[in-house]
Amino acid sequence: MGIIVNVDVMMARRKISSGDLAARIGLTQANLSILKTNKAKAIRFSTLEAICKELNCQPGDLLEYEPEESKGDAK
Amino acid sequence: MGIIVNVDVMMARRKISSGDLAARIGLTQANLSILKTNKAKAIRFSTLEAICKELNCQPGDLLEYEPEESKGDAK
DNA sequence: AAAAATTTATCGAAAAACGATAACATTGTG
DNA sequence: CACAATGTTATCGTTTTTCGATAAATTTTT
Repeated sequence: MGIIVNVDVMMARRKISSGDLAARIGLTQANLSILKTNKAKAIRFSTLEAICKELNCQPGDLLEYEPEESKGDAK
Repeated sequence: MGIIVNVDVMMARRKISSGDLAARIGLTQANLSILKTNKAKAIRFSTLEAICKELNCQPGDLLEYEPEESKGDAK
């Protein structure tokens, strides 16, 4: 639920490793990891732009909105 | 160039005013304005989520990556 | 002109990104 | 097993930025 970060998905598609991407966009692996694993609570546009540029994709490929599941959701 | 915020576009599509949207997502009009007019340099996922929820759309509808135009760009 | 809506601009506080660094877990290779 | 490569998690500190509150200025509508 909430905003889902799909950077890991796009990285898999592009066959690029965390270390590689981190180096290319000038982020530490540690901080990229936080992003990848949905731990970040915000993102700077400069970072979003760098990732889009490097992965050749759009913000919509990296971020997704998942509406809250209704309470009485069946299994 | 860079990351473009299209919140104003989606608001137009949904026929909702700044004051209305601001009130619904719990943001001040002033801060929503900063977002709308591309003045923000980052965004909290909580805010992005609230907008997506209220406008019933995806982050990709609100954020766009515009690659830098090549230097020798013709008029 | 008047009213309403929007944008712009400060100020301050709270939150968060991000760098640097280190510890730890995984996985693969000889 | 030892070793290296990769990725995750966690702290600490600095810098940045959001966002609220507020008010002024601007634009739009009636």
